[in-house]
This record gives sequence, C-alpha cells and structure tokens, in this order.
Amino acid sequence: MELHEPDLPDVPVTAVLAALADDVRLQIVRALAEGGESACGSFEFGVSKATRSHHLKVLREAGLTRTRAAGTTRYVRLRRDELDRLYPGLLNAVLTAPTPPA
Amino acid sequence: MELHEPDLPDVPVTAVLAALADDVRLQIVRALAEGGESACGSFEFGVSKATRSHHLKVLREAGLTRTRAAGTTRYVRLRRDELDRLYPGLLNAVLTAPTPPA
DNA sequence: GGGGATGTTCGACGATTGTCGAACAAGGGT
DNA sequence: ACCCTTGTTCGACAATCGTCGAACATCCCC
Repeated sequence: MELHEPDLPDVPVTAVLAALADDVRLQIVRALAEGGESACGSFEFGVSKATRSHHLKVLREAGLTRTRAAGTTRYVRLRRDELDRLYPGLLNAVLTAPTPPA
Repeated sequence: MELHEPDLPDVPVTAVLAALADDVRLQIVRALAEGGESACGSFEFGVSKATRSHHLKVLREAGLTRTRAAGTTRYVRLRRDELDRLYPGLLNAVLTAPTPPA
C-alpha cells in the first residue's frame, strides 16, 4: 500500500485546519508532540481501531504526520519542522492552547 | 436579536479551528485582518447572502468576530487582541499562510 | 503452519455542514 | 406611506464526516 504523504505546500491551509479541528485528532497530535514517534495502537482515546485508523489517515493526508511501517506495527510522527516552516506559530498555538474547558 | 458573542475561553479550540477551516470564512477573516471593521455586505465571495450570513454567524459564535449594528447595516471586526492573547501565533500563522496553491 | 497481534478497508448509519431561494424584519430615503 | 437596501431566518437538499462492527491483510512467534 502506498501511503499518501503530500508535500505540505500542496495542502490547502483549510485542510490542515480541518484536520486539527477534531477532538480525537487533536489529542493524537498532542500525544505526538509530547511523546514523539508512537505506534498507532498507543492512541487510546475511546474510539474503535477503525475510527482511530481513519483519523490517522486524515492527519497523514493533511500533511501533519508521517508514517513508518515496522513489521505489523506502524509508527507515526509529527511533521513538526515542516509545519513550523510553512505555518510558523500554528502548531505551537494549537498545542499550548488550553485544554477543553468543559 | 441577541448576538451570541461567547467569551473566548469558553470556546473549545476545535471550534475555533473548525471556524477557520472553510475557504469562504478564511477569506472573510483575511479581509477583516487587512481592512479592519467592515460591513457584512462587503464580503463578496461568490456565495449568496444567506450563506454569507451563515458564515458570519459561525465566525461570531466561534469567538472570532464581534458585530455591531448601525441602522440596517452590521459591522464586523476581528477579535484580534483576544485571540492573540489566548492563542498566540494562531491568527498570524493562518493569515500569513500561502494562499491556495490551486 | 497456525494463531495472535496490529492495522486497514468496506459498507452502513446518523449527524453535521455548506449551499440556496424565499420569506421575513428593520431602517433610511424621498 | 412607500419602496429599496441590508441582513437574518427558515426549510430543503446534497455532500461530507465521525463512528462502528466485520472482514481482510500482514507480520511475528511458537
């Protein structure tokens, strides 16, 4: 299977924002920012693995993450450098944002 | 009519991001950032006025804008200071982002 | 080779979203 | 008083989205 990992400049900003505009995905991104490269399965956020897989695909196709396969496990990491270069401040703003007030 | 203009801290980040994750709304935000307070009608982005009104409502309820009524006209402005305080870097990153590559 | 673990893909579903035209509301001229 | 301008609200509609279970694909290990 070929993993779509688009060049960041080819991704519309709105797609990046849309990818971040979901609670589960934001938790994933935060976990990645804090913990570095992680296995897909390490994201336990109360959704099925089908849903988790879906969210990881959205993140990947929005240019936010890269995925590396190792055996049956897949490791995901944030494309932080590229993101910071193209959208300086964005990631930091999102990551340091206060957690849900509810 | 009461205008919902929530306190920013009450708005989940995901709601802010979702509000920005639309082409029309992003154009509105950019126009506001560049031109300051503007009348609703000044946003000519190829959608009907019903749709425009809808987008402005989304922006307002996500805490991105404030609206002031003057006669039959309504003026909208960006809540830039508050946004910059709560999400430092976010707005700037979004505004300076390259325009659609397409 | 068989079984278990890790992920992805495939419908399916309900909910939300962006869009519109039409109807409505409210002000400002003349 | 009338009409025009400016906006909002109300369905309605198609499209997209988030979610799931089930089926499938890989790989590893015993």
